[in-house]
Amino acid sequence: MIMHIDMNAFFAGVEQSVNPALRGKPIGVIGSGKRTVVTTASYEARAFGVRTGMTVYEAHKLCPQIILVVGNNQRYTDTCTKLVELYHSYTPLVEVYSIDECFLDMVGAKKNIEELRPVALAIKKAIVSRFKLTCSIGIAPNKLVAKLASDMEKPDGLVLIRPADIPRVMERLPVEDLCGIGRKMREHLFYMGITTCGELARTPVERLKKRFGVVGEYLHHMALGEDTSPVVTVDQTPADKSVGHSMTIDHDVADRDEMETCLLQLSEKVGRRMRKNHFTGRTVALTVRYTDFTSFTKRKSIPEFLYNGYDIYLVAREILLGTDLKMPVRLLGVSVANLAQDVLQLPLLEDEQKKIKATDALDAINNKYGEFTVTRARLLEQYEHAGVIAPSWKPAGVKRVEFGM
DNA sequence: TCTGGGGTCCTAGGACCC
DNA sequence: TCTGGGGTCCTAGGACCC
Repeated sequence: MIMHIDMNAFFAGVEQSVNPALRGKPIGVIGSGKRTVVTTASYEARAFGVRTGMTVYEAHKLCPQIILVVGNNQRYTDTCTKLVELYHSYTPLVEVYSIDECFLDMVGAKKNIEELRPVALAIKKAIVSRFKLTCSIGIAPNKLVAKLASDMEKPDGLVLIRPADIPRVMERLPVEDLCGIGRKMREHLFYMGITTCGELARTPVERLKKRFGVVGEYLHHMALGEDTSPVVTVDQTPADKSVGHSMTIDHDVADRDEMETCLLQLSEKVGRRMRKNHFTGRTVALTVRYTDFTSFTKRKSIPEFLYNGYDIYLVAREILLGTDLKMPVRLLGVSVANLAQDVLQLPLLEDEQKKIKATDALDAINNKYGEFTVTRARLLEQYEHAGVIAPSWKPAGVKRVEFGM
């Protein structure tokens, strides 16, 4: 009794709903940087072949009249939060799978899965009237099949798959339509002569296990449309495992000094977000993407718990200093893992306590007057860049904060 | 006018400890 | 003479998701 709700062209839909002049027009939501891509194309733009991931140049070539709108993540997270509230009036069991997708466990709501159809129609109607947005809803006995069902009719779809329908639906379904099978897995399966779920289901499990290990077993069940994974509500969601930011720079960078400034800025953003969620972390990872798009990540763990942007930066810089770069870089990323929550409540050295107080004071100012209102002199020149980085997509209040250790 | 940003999970090898 | 077994932690890299 699972419902999967997938918002149609979510970011574009929100922009069209906020700005009536964009309704019915081909629009593309993009980032604010120079090297940006289309994040979401409205259905009007998709009719011209515009797709997610295309460059602005490509989108323009396919659709000269396309209106490009710089995305506003706050709007999308706010809308997501309100949508989740709406879903909660139907069931307490809501999983926020991504900013535009939710799973609803409707068990107990109705006796027969057929009875969920009018419920889904009511939800769709409520979303249209409150948000001027459409969605596709899939109803099925489990999450895997519900997600497949929501994908079958777009936009504004409603597909119900009964238990008895599953074998028929799976038989001819391409394997890559399953959530969890990407390009590489599809290629592997192709060379084994497997392209549909029907073929995958008939492949001996032993052969799959030999080839893919633990995943093999999983593949077999997926191919049969079997899935026992539960809907995970917000308070059951495990705490985050890493916090990071990355940035594609407007130009290719060979200058180490410029790279370091960029790392400092990314590190400050990471520290800010960690402190907001009461995280500290012990492992810093540096990601570098070269101009030829090859990339690598290097990590370094330290004994101390990091929460301060500058301290994170020092570790990231140390990694960079120990790295031979083969060519100029286009992207840099900093992330912190090995997270713990509320370690800072432990008794600390006096210097550490002073640092926490200073950091708290800076946070208070930046909370009140905006990010980077007070910052390091080195970052003043970079201020423009600060707005380029998208905030976390997670809707407000979704993240669970654990107190105590 | 070349190609975003934020994550999770898994594997595999090496260091180190008992 | 010829080198065990179990465990944790760390790092690198890849596949996948939105």
